[in-house]
Amino acid sequence: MITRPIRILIVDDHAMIRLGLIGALSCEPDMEVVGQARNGCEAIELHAKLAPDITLMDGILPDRHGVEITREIMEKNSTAKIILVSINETGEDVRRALEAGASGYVPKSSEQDIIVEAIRCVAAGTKFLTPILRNRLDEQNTIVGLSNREVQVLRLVAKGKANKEIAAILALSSDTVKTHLTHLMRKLGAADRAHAVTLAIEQGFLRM
Amino acid sequence: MITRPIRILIVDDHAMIRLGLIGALSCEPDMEVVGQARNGCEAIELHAKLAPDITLMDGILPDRHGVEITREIMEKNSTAKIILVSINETGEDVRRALEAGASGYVPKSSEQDIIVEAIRCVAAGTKFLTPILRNRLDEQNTIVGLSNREVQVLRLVAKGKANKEIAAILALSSDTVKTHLTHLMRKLGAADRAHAVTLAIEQGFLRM
DNA sequence: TTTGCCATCACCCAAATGGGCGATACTCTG
DNA sequence: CAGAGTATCGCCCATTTGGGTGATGGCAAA
Repeated sequence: MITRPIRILIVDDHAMIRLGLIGALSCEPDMEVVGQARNGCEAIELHAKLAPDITLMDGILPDRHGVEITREIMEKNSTAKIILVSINETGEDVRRALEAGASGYVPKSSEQDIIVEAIRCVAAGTKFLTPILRNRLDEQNTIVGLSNREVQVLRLVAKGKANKEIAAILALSSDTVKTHLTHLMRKLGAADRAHAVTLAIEQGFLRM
Repeated sequence: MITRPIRILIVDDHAMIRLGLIGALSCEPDMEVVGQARNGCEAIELHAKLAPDITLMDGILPDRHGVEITREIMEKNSTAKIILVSINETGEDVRRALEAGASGYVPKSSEQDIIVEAIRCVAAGTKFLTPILRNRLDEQNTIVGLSNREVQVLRLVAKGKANKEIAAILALSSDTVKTHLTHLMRKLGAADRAHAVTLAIEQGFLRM
């Protein structure tokens, strides 16, 4: 039985990672790397031109986030199959990726056989997450859950804005800002706004 | 004229990076990868056993930081030549690496020819930094300069400690803590303690 | 030696912060 | 429909924060 190889597009700005992925896949006779992109623009362009079966997408690209690129590609081509390969491994990151339409998520720390497994899974039509990420995602949905407004406020706090300034920027009363802050600090288990920033960065809420 | 190949040890916990580096070096006939380590322990052990000419060391390893491993290897063998290959690219990171005895520092985002160039340079006995890192290092020493005490205070601020608590922990008067905070915020250009945390994390003062 | 930086502490004071309690209104889900 | 979560605002109040100024002693470089 002859099967066509799985055609793969690699998106990553790090030359070393691209080489590593190519190396990892070169052992698999049924997989073929058909293209490489080093930023979001190239990724969108090449995806349209090559129509790969699978796209391996880095989480952080020079121009935009991998998740945004994923969303944009999925909007244009809802049958695309994209696997995020990212350094970030928090439940929040995974949630965002899946919400944007990714079919899989593997940490960059994975061994090559995990990548290969993920590609086979996704090519076959199944979503793929490593067990650890699956757990993080579950915790994510129950334990941590900042509302949009709370994240907005937190971002401004991280930039050193005072409550009054935040109120002005978001067109709110500063009492409301205080309420949001009280809530988000409680949710994060933070002692004060500085601690909230630390925890939020650790947990991946604040992308720079 | 026959020259012996440059014997290289690769230290990185990411399988993909190891593969990428091997791929990058496989094109160079005068370089030979003689070993791979995936954590600090293995690195120290393998370095002693193999005595490589060059060690490519990841900045972040599962057990300890690459910089610490570098320091430990250099203490045992002051002729070792270690090149840090790290995601972190701030002047502060580079400063720490060189201070620990590293002979070079290249960002993980480098193209393969940069790595190869770095290896040749260092093997020939010259220190190697990419021009951008060289600049960052220079700025580092002039512009940003938190004192030890200030960094200590900042670390505790990031953990959500109030001035009074910090004073207790460091055995100081809380007025002194306030003074340190005033100074470090001025140096960082921060509006308040939360902003200081953001800036410090961005600039690599706060390693987790 | 003078100058600068660090570390330490003190006092004053206005402004910001954080907690608690309560209230309204909207949306979504069971 | 009831309940939960979100978003909005208000008030009270103790505590914290941040800025300013000033002072001492140590240490290192110019």
